[in-house]
Parts: sequence; structure tokens; C-alpha cells
Amino acid sequence: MSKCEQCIVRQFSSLKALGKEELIRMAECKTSYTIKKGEPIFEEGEITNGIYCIKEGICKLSKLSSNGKDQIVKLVKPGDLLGQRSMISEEPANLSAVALEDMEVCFIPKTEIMQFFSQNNNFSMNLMKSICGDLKDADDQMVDMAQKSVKERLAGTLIYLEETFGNDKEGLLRLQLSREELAGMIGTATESCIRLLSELNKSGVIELIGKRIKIVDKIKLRRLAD
Amino acid sequence: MSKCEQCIVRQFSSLKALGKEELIRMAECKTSYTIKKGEPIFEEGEITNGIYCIKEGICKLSKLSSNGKDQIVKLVKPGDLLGQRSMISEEPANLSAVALEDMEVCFIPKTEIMQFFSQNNNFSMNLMKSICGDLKDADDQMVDMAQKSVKERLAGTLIYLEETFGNDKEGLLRLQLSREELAGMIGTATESCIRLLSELNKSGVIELIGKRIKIVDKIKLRRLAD
DNA sequence: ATTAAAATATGATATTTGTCATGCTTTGAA
DNA sequence: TTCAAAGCATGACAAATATCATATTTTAAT
Repeated sequence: MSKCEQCIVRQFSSLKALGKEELIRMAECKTSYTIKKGEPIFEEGEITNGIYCIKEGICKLSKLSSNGKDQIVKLVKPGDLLGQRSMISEEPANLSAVALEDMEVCFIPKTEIMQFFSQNNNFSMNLMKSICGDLKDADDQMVDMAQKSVKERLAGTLIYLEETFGNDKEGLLRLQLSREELAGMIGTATESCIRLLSELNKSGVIELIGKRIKIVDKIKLRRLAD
Repeated sequence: MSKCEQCIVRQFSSLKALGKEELIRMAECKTSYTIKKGEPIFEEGEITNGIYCIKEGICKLSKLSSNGKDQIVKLVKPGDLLGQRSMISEEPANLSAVALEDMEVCFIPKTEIMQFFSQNNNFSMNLMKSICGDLKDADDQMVDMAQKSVKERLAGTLIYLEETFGNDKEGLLRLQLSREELAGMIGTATESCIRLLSELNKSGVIELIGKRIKIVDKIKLRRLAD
């Protein structure tokens, strides 16, 4: 059992407010998991009874719509926590979490977290702020879905992917999403997404290298995102 | 200065966790406002420095999109609190709040609320749950915006309006929204909204009496909402 | 009461987006 | 290595939605 005290990603989440003793307690009750690309951490409707701390890898939070398509609501990266909302609401998960890369996560039981919550004001404030950030993002995304065109959303999403997950040495987006997943992020049909990518490719704004994407003209892309 | 202790709407929000002494303290520092239909309580970008408790009337929370249209994100009714998110995030308001009816609201300064937050675990838990509820709603709405057709969203919104705000004696929706506002809720052009209302009217699912709306066949409407 | 302005309504048309069909590429398993 | 499956790409077309124009009705101010 590894020590939470020495875990770096802890510094990036609400957990940074925990003291030495709390970290030791947490290390004793946590469980570590390895999750392979494509596997779920939990599914919509599941009761989770705790939160997951992402140590390594990226996963998508998505919801199945009544039309059968999977809408990606959020991407989660190392340092982020998962399942906070359902834990606090005492409800089953509203979203499914599926690994986009091989992952390492730690599960911390609800009982433990709720103790920190009531005993450590800094922690509860952090948790609160993190959820408030999610709420703001969700509201903004909702407005984009309602008011922006697919092309604008695609441009915005590409910029987001670069700024959040960066590029590899050749300047290609580090996070590899399938066309279907990218379509699921921007809320459109896979074919429409592919078509618009081709168009951006032809107009020299991006470059398509196999299924991978390189942003060539970020200024123009930003203008397209509105 | 009216007493918070005797205010009924308090029971409907996080504030129900406050004790007698806290209520007295709150009554001393709160400010009451009357807001006329169409007037803002606060605007996007404004620093609010506290929360509003809705005593009477309904207001819309909306955000101006880059295309110049106003997207309504949420409707707020008596008993709800307003401005919790920006207070906790310590950020300017992300949404504008504009009265849809004449309103009575009380403003409670941030300093006071934050004291309750750190001293009363029940209150902070309630506040947390309320924000988590907002987050779930926002996520769900986002998926609807991305995946459902305008007609489905209109049907869903009409059902929501009836179930949340009820009907008057003649069975017409109690909350009167302009066509533009209704379009702003479902995220579409005003003309499209009007057109679909006409269609629903002709097919006997709803009835249009002037600008007011009566749901005639809720079963069919629910089916249309998916 | 009258009238200008705003809101509602509807038609015509353009644009966007989705769907279905089909072919091409890449990938991974036998 | 090969071959089947999955993913990517593109065309043709259909459906949904936006936009612009223009009545008609309602509302509110004088």
C-alpha cells in the first residue's frame, strides 16, 4: 500500500488540504486500481460509495442519450477527483467514466471523505470550489451546445484539447480521441465531425496525419470558435 | 426589518439548517428588495458578494452567447437561493438574473453565509447538495441540447413548466414566458419555437390562447419529449 | 381612444446537419 | 502474412433549423 503523503497528484485536488494524519488514515483505507484503455471505472446508474483520485491517465465522463449516442460531458485528468457529485448527492452516478488511456486510480471510501468533510473546513471548501467550477463549466458548455454551430464547437474543442492535454514532439494533439469520441464531445454525428475535420484540413487550419490531428493555424482556429 | 425566523420560504433551501440564533443574526444583516418584472437582480460579470433568497416571484438565469442570443440556463422560484456558486468560487456572476414576475428577494452578505458555512455542518452539507443538484441538472440539460431535436426539447420544456410552476384555474401554464424567452430556454430561434408551437396546436397536443399555452394531451407531449 | 411599438405568426428560402450508402485504410488477431 | 473488423472518408440526399420578409395581433404609452 503506497503512501498518499508522497503522492504528487494529491496537490492538484481538494485533497491538498489534508494534514499528515489524515493522509495516513486515507492511505490505510484506500484501494488502488489499474484500468485498461476502454474499460469503465463506473457506469451511469451505479452506486459508487466513494470517490476516485486519478493518479495516471485520462478518462471520459459521458452519458447515453435517448437517441443512443454517447455524449461526452467532461474529460478527467491526473489530479482530478471522480464521483464527488454522486457521493454528496447520495445518488447513483449520473455519468459513466471510461478510460481513454491506461489508468491508475485510487478509490477512497465515502465514510472517510465525509469525515474529512466535517472535520476539515479547508477540505470541504476546496471540494465545494471544485464542484462549483464544474457547474460553471457545465453551464457554459450548455450555452455553447445550444447556441454555437457544430463548426464553432469543433474549433473550440480542438483548442481545448491542445491547451489541456498538450502536444507530442511532432506537435500533434497528445490525447488521441477517435472521430466518434470527438463527435461525442462536440455533440454531432460522427460523419459531420469527419467532414468538418477534412474541411479544416483542406483550408490549412489543421493537418490530419492518419487519425491524429495537428493544429497548424491556432489564430484562425480560435477565430472559427468565436 | 422582518424576521427570518418567520419566513416560510427559508424551509425550502439550505437555510433550513440554521438555528434560532443564526436566524436572528441573519435578519439583522439582510437587506430586502422589491424587483419589478423585467428588471435584473444582477448581471453577468457583476461581483455579488452575497446570496439572494427568493421570497416571491420567478426569475431567469441566462447567459448571453457570442451570437447575441440569450440562453436561459435555469429558472429560479421562491425558496431557491441565487448566487451561491459565484460566492463560493469567489468569482463574478457567470449568469444574469432577471425577474420574470414582480419579485421579493433578500440579500444576505457573504461574510454571514461563510460563517454559517464553517460553523454549521448541516448548512454546508445542504448548500453542497443544492449545488450538486444544479450540476446534475446542468449536465443533463447539456446532453439534451447536444442530442435532442428542437421539437423534443420544446415538448420537454413545456412539461417542465407545467410540473414546476403549475397551471391557473383555466389550465393554462401559470408562468408566462414570451416566445423569445421560451426559445431561449430550448436553445433555438424564436421563429422556430413559434412554428413548432403552432404545429403542436394544430395536432391538438397543446392549445394556444393568445400568447398563453394549455397542455391538452400530456401523454402525447411526453412521448414527443422522448 | 388612438397609435406606435413590440410581440406573434407564417411563408419562402437558404443553410446546416443528419442519414444512408459505399469505398478506402488501418489495425489486430489468427 | 493475411484477412476480417473497425475506423475513417466522402458522396448523395433528406430532414431539421435558421434567416429574412412581411402580415397580423397585442400591448403600452400618449
